[in-house]
Amino acid sequence: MPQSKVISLNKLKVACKNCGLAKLCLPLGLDSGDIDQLDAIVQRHRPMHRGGHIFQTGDKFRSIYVVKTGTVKTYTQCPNGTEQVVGFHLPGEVVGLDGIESDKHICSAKALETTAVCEVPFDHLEELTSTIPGLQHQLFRLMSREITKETGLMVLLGKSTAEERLAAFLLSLSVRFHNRGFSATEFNLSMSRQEIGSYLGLALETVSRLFTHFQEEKILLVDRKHIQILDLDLLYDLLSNQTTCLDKLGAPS
Amino acid sequence: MPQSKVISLNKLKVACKNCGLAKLCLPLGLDSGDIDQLDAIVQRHRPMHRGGHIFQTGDKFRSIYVVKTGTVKTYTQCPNGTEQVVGFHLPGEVVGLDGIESDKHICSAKALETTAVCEVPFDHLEELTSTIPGLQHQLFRLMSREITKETGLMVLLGKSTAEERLAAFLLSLSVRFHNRGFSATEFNLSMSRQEIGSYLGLALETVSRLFTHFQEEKILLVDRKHIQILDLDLLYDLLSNQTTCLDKLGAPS
DNA sequence: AGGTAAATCTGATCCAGATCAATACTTGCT
DNA sequence: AGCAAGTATTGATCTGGATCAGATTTACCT
Repeated sequence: MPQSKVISLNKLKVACKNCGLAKLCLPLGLDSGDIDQLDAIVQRHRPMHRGGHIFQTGDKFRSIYVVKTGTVKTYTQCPNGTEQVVGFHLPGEVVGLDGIESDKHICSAKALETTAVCEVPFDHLEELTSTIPGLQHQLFRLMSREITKETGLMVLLGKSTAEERLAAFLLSLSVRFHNRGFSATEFNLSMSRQEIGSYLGLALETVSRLFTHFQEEKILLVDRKHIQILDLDLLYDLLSNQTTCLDKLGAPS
Repeated sequence: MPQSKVISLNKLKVACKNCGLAKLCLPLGLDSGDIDQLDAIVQRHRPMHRGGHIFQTGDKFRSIYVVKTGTVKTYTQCPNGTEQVVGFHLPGEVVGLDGIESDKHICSAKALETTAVCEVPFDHLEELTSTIPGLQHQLFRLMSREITKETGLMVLLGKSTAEERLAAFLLSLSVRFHNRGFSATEFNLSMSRQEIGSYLGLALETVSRLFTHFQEEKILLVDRKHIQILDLDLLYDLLSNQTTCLDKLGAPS
């Protein structure tokens, strides 16, 4: 029974070398033969629905996951019940790298909309990286980017005002969408105000007010989850006395 | 002239296999022969004085550095002149991993006291990791820990009160000192109130007041930079309704 | 379609911690 | 030793954003 599913799924598979995200993902810089080897260990699953879990806190660490379509949020649960969002992950971005050290996942990863991921079993990946120097380097780069990204966010959370945080968040999304071939100025948010607030260390009411405020300032046009950036420069200006943390907020070059 | 220095320095060298930090550092899990190979690429420098830079923002990324003795702070400079501390690094901890992705350092690293570091040229390290699977894995683990650590700090900065932040900071230091064979309850801070505040997203006055407050509560005994934790349990209690982020704050197991 | 729960917006109030300010205390420099 | 500059403490005030509360809209379910 699972066998038949696998076969039908194979038709849905997009090989790494035909994947539009390859230049953002593990295959970056690899030659065709190496990509085939990587391709062979990647497990592609059927898309999961909104709310589905990729992994949960405490799960044994076996694989890392690359978002193929959709959006993933990573979060931790506080003892008092509230959740703390630690990241939003767009297509081409990797989740699960935090699990390597302790051999179990230290946060949960959940689909914010219909989402497909490529699962890369980590033990296989480690074997491959030993023989494919370019793959090893790319994995180091991805992990380094993760560190850089989080450092940028730390700086943002440590010092900045609510306005600066939301501006940085929107610009980060803008750049990341742009790098994926989407509009830099018009997109849909797949997360709630609550989740944005949690991620940015703000109350959801503050996020809501800021959207209204940005709209009054003619910086944005907000319709529910749909965002249109009317003036990118104004948004960048809001971050002008900020560390140049923008490029640290998740924009692959 | 530099040649003679190098020779005299050789006497000061501690080979990785004789280094007390080996179990926290890259050699963890390697056999004797592999450690020798690693040892051969490590560059050991004379200790640097307080204030000396290991690298600065924008420097080309060539090496990662392991703190051998002393303390290192990493920080970024904001356009308006203020600096933002992004980390404090004790012996056995690695700095510079953020530079891999963009091939240049995105923060600066400075000695907070007389400090010695082991420099590990990254291109050599990458070559070695290809042939020593255990070393590769350990490097992945170290990078993963870095990610975990920063995630924990993000959560702390996003949600917690000033009191919780300082408690988490002190406990993180306590655990890390303990893991290095020092007292878990009595140590010297090598950083200023200002720097602690910057790291925790607090004003230096707030940090100062909290030290006073903790002292009044009989949790701490503070004398300038010298800290004695009188009641570890009380300190842990302050974090009780916190994400279990403590183990994410830099405590190698 | 209609009903219920969830998400969002908006206003009013409050407070933790920033900022401003003044005074010690250290430490380094000549 | 003595001055200057950095560092820490403590107090007084102010404010950005949290929290509380309510109204409104939207999404989901059968």
